[in-house]
Amino acid sequence: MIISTHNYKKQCIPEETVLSVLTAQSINRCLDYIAPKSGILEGSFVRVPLGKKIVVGVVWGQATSKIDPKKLRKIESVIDFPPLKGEFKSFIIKASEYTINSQNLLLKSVIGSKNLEKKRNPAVRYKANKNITTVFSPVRERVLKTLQRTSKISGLSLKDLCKNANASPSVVKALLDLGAISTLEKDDDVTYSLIKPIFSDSLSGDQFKVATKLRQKFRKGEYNTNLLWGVTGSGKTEVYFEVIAEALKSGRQILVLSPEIALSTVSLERFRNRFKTTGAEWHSSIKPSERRRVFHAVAENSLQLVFGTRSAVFLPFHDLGLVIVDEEHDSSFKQEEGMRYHARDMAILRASFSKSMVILASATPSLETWVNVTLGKYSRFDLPKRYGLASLPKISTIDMRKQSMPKNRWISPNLVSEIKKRIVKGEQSLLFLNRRGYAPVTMCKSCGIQLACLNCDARLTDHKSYKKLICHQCGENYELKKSCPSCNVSGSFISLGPGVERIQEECSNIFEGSKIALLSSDKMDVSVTIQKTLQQIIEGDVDIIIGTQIISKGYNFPKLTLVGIIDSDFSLKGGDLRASEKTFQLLRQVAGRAGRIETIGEAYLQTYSPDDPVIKAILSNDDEEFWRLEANNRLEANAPPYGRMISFILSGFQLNELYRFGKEVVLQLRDLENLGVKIYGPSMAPVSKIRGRNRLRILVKSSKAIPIQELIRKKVSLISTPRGVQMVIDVDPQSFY
DNA sequence: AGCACGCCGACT
DNA sequence: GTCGGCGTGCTC
Repeated sequence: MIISTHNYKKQCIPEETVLSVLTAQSINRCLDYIAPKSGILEGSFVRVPLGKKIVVGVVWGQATSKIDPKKLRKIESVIDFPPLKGEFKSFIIKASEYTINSQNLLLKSVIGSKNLEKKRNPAVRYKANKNITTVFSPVRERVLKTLQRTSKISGLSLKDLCKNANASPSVVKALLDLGAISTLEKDDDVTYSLIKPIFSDSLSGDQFKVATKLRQKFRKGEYNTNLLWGVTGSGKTEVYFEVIAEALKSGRQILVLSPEIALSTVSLERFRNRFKTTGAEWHSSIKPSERRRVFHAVAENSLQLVFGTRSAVFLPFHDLGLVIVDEEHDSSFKQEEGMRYHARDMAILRASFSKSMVILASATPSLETWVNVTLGKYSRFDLPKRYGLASLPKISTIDMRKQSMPKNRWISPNLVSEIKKRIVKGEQSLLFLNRRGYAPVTMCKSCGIQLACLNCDARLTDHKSYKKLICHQCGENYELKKSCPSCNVSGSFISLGPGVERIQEECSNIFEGSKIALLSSDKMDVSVTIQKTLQQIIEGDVDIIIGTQIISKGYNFPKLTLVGIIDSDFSLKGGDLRASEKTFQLLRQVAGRAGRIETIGEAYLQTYSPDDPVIKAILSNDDEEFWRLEANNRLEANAPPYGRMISFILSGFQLNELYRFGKEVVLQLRDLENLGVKIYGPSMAPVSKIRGRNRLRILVKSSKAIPIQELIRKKVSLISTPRGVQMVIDVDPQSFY
């Protein structure tokens, strides 16, 4: 499909005019250039001279500055790519205003490094020429025979030809020079196969009702955001698949955002089963050539659906009709490095400009979304019953104060006896602990020091599986020495506290002969290993599953009937404003794993504070009550989502210089206090050092009634950051690193 | 972000 | 005298 150019004349900017170009460089503004003689469309991707380099940019509009036209340079060339639509330009402008990232930086994340590169990637193919009469050497004959045997149209690549004919490339080269064979260039850009709108005929009553309403709403072709709320196993996916089918029918494009690659593959598999074909994927491990193909295909409207992680919100869809944000509450939608943005919020913003429907799917929505529903900004659709199952797992607490625990044991006797029952019955148990490695702290019992990273403000986690001490902040790994680096005493190290590896060790001691699987989100683990372990679990080849956060990501284990939360108090303490929300979501998600199919599962929460409201809300199954309570707390504290928070992270090597600069920034911001804005800091960031760089934080709290982003942007433009100092502004910070 | 310009200290 | 350290500021 090719973009219609019927209004080319109307939009076409006449030659020799001066226009404004947004480059993907770190210059926080547009630059003016002279249009080429052939004319140009607004939104066109162009190459322009900048200094002594040629850089990529987008025609943003008419010239803005009043520079002497004689000094202006000409647009070097127009890139063969559909011009960026006006709605996308509006999206970038609004996203820039909201996130306080420059438009240039946003454009940079749109075009990536090589996405705009020439569309076709011509591959050289070889074929035999006709009427060859000469007799060649045996090797040369083999090459010719091989080519004559294969398809006359497509030819063979050099690699395949050499392999099949058992010849070296030099033989092929010689035949080519003799004119016995010839080459042809073949387009490697295979078009995506058409996805047919297949509707399901096996929906439950609730599923059908919700799906029908959403489909009707979609047909209006308007922007709206909808929360699809369904407990684990209620069949949310099947419902939004119906809306996807509706969107396919309409011919508009679809974007499905998933929090993780692993989940994306699971969804992809389900999608394939349902629609008999698949859309494209977009995430960090997609290869550059495929990336380029997807990028071109979405803009040309020759690709109907993309499954992607957060960066996919920046794809230049030609006609985006539907955006699904699966597991909407998941914190990995928030980019916490470099350019900060929340993919869910960007998706909603994007949709509002392209008249698309947004579906936020979750069993445990974020408080932001819950509040937006109560404010009437989003509509809510509930899937109340578990599909094909009568009841939720039974959840109870284990009061750790009343358990007699031997030293270096973390699984309580009560939990142990429950696990034993499952092993006897051939069922699976899952133990959850959100701490990777063997032990979070390694201490020398002789001098008392705790081993810490040399670059960071973090203790080293002992990873027995790698025989290394790893810093979870920067990833640096260290050998575990025999003797203490501080006091030189040998063999004096003791491990404090549990990590999943230690729980695994404890399990193999207690449950002798049972099969134990460890699922850890360790960055050093290859996803292939995880896939293999998942397969073993599904096949029932595992008795006890031990896992970190990774297991709360929507896997379905049919034989699982027991979930034990090793430490349910982990984030109730500490200064994180979202601690109780996160704990609630996590426990709900994890507890939701148990007994997902036919057996009613049980979940046990090991806790030292069984009377905590969060724990009580989970036990009483009263989600609404929990959210009401939490929303009220936030309202009273004027905290997000009612108030606005913006954090500044300043980082640099020299601490005193950093402090001086931090104070300067605060001084600039100071008069915002007249508007009721509160400014905290500069103070050491919770993680005060990463990769040798010290980190300071300034926190700004404001009412949503004032345009705080605009005010801050103006202030920041007056500040110049010193050499070696980096300042990152994070609107709506999620974690407090 | 790059990259040039330019203003001070150490050298042929 | 000149080579080069890196601080400052511009790029249409």
